[in-house]
Amino acid sequence: MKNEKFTELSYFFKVLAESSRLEIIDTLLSGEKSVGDIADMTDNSQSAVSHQLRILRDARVVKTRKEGHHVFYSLDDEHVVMLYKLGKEHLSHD
Amino acid sequence: MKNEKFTELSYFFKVLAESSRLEIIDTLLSGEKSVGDIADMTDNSQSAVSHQLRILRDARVVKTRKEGHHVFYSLDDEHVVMLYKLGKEHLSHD
DNA sequence: TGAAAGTATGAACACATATTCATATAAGGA
DNA sequence: TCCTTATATGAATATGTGTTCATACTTTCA
Repeated sequence: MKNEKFTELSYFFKVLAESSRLEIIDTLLSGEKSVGDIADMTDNSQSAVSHQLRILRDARVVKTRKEGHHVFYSLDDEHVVMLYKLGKEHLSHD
Repeated sequence: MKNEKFTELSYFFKVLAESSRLEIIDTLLSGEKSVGDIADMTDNSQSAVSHQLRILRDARVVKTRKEGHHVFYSLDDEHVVMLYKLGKEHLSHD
């Protein structure tokens, strides 16, 4: 394939390029949450949230911590927070 | 609709989330180029490039300047450059 | 061990979009 | 004005992916 050089980066941006995932990221800005909490707070099904969390986790956007039969998700690093904020900046400065 | 709050931001990231458009952005890091130049340098058809440039322009990622029957495209602002570089950083760290 | 709660996952459907192909528009030169 | 070059665009096809639904897995507690 031709665009191999950009495939990885494009995949990473794709991960950020979905409302449902941005909503999850936004929710996690205030700290770690369980899957059920995220589903409730974003008014999405548990299944849909779990599918999206897997994608976010594979892209190292979020990380997990297990406790009992809960799994807590949190943002993995500062890059994501900066990207999220830079994206919003770009939109606001018309 | 529910995720309205994140629709705009997700759309902006979608614009960055395609190999062909990242390749165009990469090409423009070294300065403005005509549509034909971009098509040649990226080995894509004129039509495909033009379609992608329209999307990039609508998202204010690139801007245009006309001269004769050439149209020169260049990056619109620094946010995009920073997003592009932050994205690459995220991939390389670990 | 059995039941319940929390989470993960596979398949299928619905929808969005990138590229191609053909053609249209715009501008410069003969 | 006619032709050529450069760019834009509409329609159609092909491909990727988010959500739902049903179900499996995992851990805790009785």
